Amino acid sequence: MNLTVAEENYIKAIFHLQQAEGNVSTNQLAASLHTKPASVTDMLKKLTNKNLLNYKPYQGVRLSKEGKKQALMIVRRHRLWEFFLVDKLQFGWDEVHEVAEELEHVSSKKLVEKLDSFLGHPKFDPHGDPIPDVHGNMVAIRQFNLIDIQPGTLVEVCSVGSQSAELLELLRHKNIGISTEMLIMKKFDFDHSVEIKIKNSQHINISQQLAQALFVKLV
Amino acid sequence: MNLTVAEENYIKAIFHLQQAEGNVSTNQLAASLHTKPASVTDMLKKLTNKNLLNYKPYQGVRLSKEGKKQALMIVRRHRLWEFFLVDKLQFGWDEVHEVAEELEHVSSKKLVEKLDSFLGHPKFDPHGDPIPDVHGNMVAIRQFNLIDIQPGTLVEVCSVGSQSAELLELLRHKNIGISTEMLIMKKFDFDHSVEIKIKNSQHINISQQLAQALFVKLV
DNA sequence: AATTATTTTTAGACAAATCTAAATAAATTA
DNA sequence: TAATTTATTTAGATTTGTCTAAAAATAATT
Ligand SMILES: [Mn+2]
Ligand SMILES: [Mn+2]
Ligand SMILES: [Mn+2]
Ligand SMILES: [Mn+2]
Repeated sequence: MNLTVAEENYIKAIFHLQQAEGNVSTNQLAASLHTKPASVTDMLKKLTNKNLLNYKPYQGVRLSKEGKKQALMIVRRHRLWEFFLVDKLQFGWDEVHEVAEELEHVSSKKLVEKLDSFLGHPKFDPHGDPIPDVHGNMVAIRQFNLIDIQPGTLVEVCSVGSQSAELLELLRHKNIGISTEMLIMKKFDFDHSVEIKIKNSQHINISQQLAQALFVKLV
Repeated sequence: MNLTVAEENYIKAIFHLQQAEGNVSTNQLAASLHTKPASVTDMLKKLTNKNLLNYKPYQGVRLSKEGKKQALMIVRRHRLWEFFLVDKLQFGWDEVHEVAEELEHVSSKKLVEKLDSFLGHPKFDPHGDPIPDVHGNMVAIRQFNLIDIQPGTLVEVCSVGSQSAELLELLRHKNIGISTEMLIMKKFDFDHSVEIKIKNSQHINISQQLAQALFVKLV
């Protein structure tokens, strides 16, 4: 089961997109891979023939058992290399992604396992994301309550503390959703409100109640 | 000037084949790259258009100035990764070539320079071959074929003539490696074999074929 | 329910890198 | 020199991964 670089990039993208919600749509994939929907359809057929995913035309797609196994190994390589770049080569945590995007496709089993040993079997990559082990197992994601984050930290929303319509209304109004990236600017002692800066947007203020309802991971 | 993996492999192969002198032939290249002469001709035209080499139909090929520069950077990456694999990941020197063959194509400038620093700017790879520096310069050592050394001379192995698993297996069996010191004892005219004495070890006999695959420097 | 808009798939084309088979040039031998 | 062998190039196909434009299916509106 040898995969090309393109196939691996598709598998990994599907893996990440299907994490939260059900089937992954063609358009979602096209956007995520910076390609066109027609190209995605072609590749989905090819990966289906390789039994890496379950695909029904117009119904979107999910990884098969084998596909998920492959995805976990790609993610493992990606995150191990990110750890290496930051921990050994003194890269900044914000400069490693593109390089790891290439290194992840060097798939020598021996290389990956020896690298893992050399690094001391790290459990998290520089962004706080868990690194799957040889068997594809990873520890639950490192998630923090936004209220506990220190100013200057860049975070990404990964879940909310309730599903209440009131909370979701407020989040929509403030343009905050799952995977929104934000920089924590300042915390005010008076009312425990938090000033944040959403990526490509303005500074806004978040109440104590709202901050307590948001769970984030380090980016 | 962004090169594909295939283009880089061609450039590197031409670089190594033209070392001796003279133009590199289409057939030589096809053999070296395990491809067909027709494919080589196609690629030579393409690389000529990119001004990486000077090619006249039927006359063979040489790298241009720019081509040589590119080649030296590919060789630099290859050898730095080989050093990394042996020195940091505990690979055997006979297991690194294939992996380095892939890693050499990850061409982030920043990655290569930081890796070089991390490794302590090594001057030689695990096979005794010199590693070009950032500017493409590499130390020149006066290197002789063991078959040409006169009896009574003390030498040190500094590189091997091929990376084949068969050669490396034989060397391991005879306990010969890079930087092994040996005294040349006697040369036999009958089969051109050579008797040597490895430092702190016994006298052993080396076949003509093996002697021709070993490069040494005077100690 | 009918119309409109969106999403997805199909059809056809293209560039990269390879191959086989045939044609041509160069080198060798007679 | 002429014939033969070897090396190289051309011609035409194939695979992979991509694209645009058009058709078909699904979803959203009126
Ligand atoms: Mn990638
Ligand atoms: Mn990461
Ligand atoms: Mn290579
Ligand atoms: Mn080497």
